[in-house]
Amino acid sequence: MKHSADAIAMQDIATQAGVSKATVSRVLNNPGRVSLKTRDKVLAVVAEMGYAPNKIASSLRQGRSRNIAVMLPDITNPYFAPVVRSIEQTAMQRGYSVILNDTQDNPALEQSFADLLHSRQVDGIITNSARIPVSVRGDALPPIINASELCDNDHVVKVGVDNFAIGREATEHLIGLGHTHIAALAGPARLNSSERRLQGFYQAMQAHGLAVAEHQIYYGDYSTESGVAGVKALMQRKQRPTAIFCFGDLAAIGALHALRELGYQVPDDVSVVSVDGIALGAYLAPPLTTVAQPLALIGERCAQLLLDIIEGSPPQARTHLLPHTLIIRQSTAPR
Amino acid sequence: MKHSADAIAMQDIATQAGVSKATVSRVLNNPGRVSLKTRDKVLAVVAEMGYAPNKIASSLRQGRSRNIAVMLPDITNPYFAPVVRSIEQTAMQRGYSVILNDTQDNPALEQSFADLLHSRQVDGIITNSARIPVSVRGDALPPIINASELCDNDHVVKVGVDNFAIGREATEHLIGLGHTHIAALAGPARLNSSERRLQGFYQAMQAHGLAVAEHQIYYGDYSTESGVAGVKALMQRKQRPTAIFCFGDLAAIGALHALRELGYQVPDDVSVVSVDGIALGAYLAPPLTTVAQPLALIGERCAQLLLDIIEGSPPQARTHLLPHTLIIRQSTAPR
DNA sequence: ACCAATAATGAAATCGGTTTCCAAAGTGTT
DNA sequence: AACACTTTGGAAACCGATTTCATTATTGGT
Repeated sequence: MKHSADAIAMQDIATQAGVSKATVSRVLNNPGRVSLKTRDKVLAVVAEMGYAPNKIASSLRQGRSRNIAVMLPDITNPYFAPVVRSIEQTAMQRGYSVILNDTQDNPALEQSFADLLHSRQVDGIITNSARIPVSVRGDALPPIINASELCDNDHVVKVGVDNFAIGREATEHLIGLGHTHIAALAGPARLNSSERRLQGFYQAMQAHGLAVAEHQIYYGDYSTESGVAGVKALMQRKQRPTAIFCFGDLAAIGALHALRELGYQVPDDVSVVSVDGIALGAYLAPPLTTVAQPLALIGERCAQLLLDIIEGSPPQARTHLLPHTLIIRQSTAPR
Repeated sequence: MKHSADAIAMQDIATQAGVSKATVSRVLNNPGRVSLKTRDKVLAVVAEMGYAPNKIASSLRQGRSRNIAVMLPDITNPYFAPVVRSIEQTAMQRGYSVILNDTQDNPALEQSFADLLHSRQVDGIITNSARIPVSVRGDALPPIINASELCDNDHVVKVGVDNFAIGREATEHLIGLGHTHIAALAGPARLNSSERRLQGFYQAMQAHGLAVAEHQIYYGDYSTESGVAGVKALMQRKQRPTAIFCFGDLAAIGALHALRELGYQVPDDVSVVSVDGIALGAYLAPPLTTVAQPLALIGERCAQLLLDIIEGSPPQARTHLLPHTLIIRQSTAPR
């Protein structure tokens, strides 16, 4: 007697329907090549027995897993949630699943995750870190999309925003409001995103004849805690700023909190502008003025590009910059 | 001439090392059963050629994918980020990868994701929804952990918190502060978590001789927006509450925002207590008093239990309730 | 009604590992 | 030196699909 605990396989369907495995496979993947009569017969048996093809076997034969990996430094940052959701939606629509990896910004973890690619567990990777963890063999780069935090490898396809313009526009918003003492609560100096925003900041300041001294810059790490620490540092330096440009919404949340604790009113005493456009920004006290990134669009674009590469139609363009928007709410006010 | 574009396979290693595939496989998975000499030889070749076994092939033969799926209704809710991170960490430590699925609370998506299990793409599922999407065949339930939002299937292993106690303790905190007009900004009535918290709320109120009228309850959906809407509704009913018990931090953020807009001071005019303990709570204005759930612990426990089940050691206990903590910050004050 | 062209199907090879089964080699005991 | 027992390693089966190749059935044209 047969042990019914075993999952049913394609052969069982074939036997039951009186056809061969090959035909069952064709019915499922290439219905056009099978006569209507046998097709109906097979489909009936499939439905009746509740059969679903073993995707692992299919992957092995076809040489691709139909999985992609998403690497990010910290899933706890609200910035990533909409991006990931959008990646996952797009991937699912195109028949792929998403494997998630929070690397905690740890190079070792990033490397171990790249092994997923090497071991054929995923067909491609979307990484939100500037450390591209795969060695380039010759000129054949494996399918990788570099998002958010862009690396300087010219061969890698990148999706992101124009951080220089963002830095400039945020700063100009403050300058337009009459501020002249503006501090920057930056991200890690080694990160491209922070560096570019800082350059935009400098450029805007200089364009308006405003000097920038080193003590106006605080280098944090985009975290809420660093926002708190940054404000505490910046506000006790001589020449207190009347406006602070935070390089991320999470840091801005910390900044708002610290300013409140120190007894400053936002925006009356100090204006705060930031970058990212996380949903919560609208509900802060005061609602946050921020340069919003098109998070869902970034995720979708990443997924589309990656799947295009995987499926053999690499994009013409290397770098894809998506539009940002300054959202003016109540954390900034005229000086 | 051989096309070097093909990935190297185990046979290549075997040939190069002068042994058989079987031996290479043993070296990699069962080193004890191979002599030191050949082991070293094989490992040297593996390292030299940069070989990594094809995990798909391995999965096929072994009948398990070493992937697990995490289903959640909305990855955008900060509640889930620490849970997911913790699941992923634990899974990785035990050699599994995590496939993520944001179902947007859509039953169809939840079902299609359950197909991952059926098609052997994952070995188990952690679902944060009360809709268990797999039909129970006989008494052999597939590996599923039900977290956060608990279903009423007695056979499913569940990980969560004691929502009744949470509801009671949050309410008692308010009562202890002298409040008597307390409103509840609940979640969807159909959700077990909301229902239990509401029961706890009623129980605490009754225990202190406080009547609860229907107009003191607002049924939202745990979202920020519903927090806003809830406050607007509750505050214009006769007998305005002096305290609001929000059933989730996200809703509380909306509530805080709406109260501010309506001109109420928190906690002077209205106290707000909520549930979840997301990291941001500490940085709100005012910092949020909340009953914190052990998010990382929940994630870890889910993963451990699921992997235990998958690997053949199902837990004795069906339901795993983890400890919550009332964190008193500044959104609640004596009446 | 016959032949060529086309459609429909099946048998078997294949993807790349793991595992079973067996043979060969080594070890130890008396 | 003979025998039992343990290590070590290889050949081949196997996991469950897809795909190639060959064969058989249909169809259409004249």
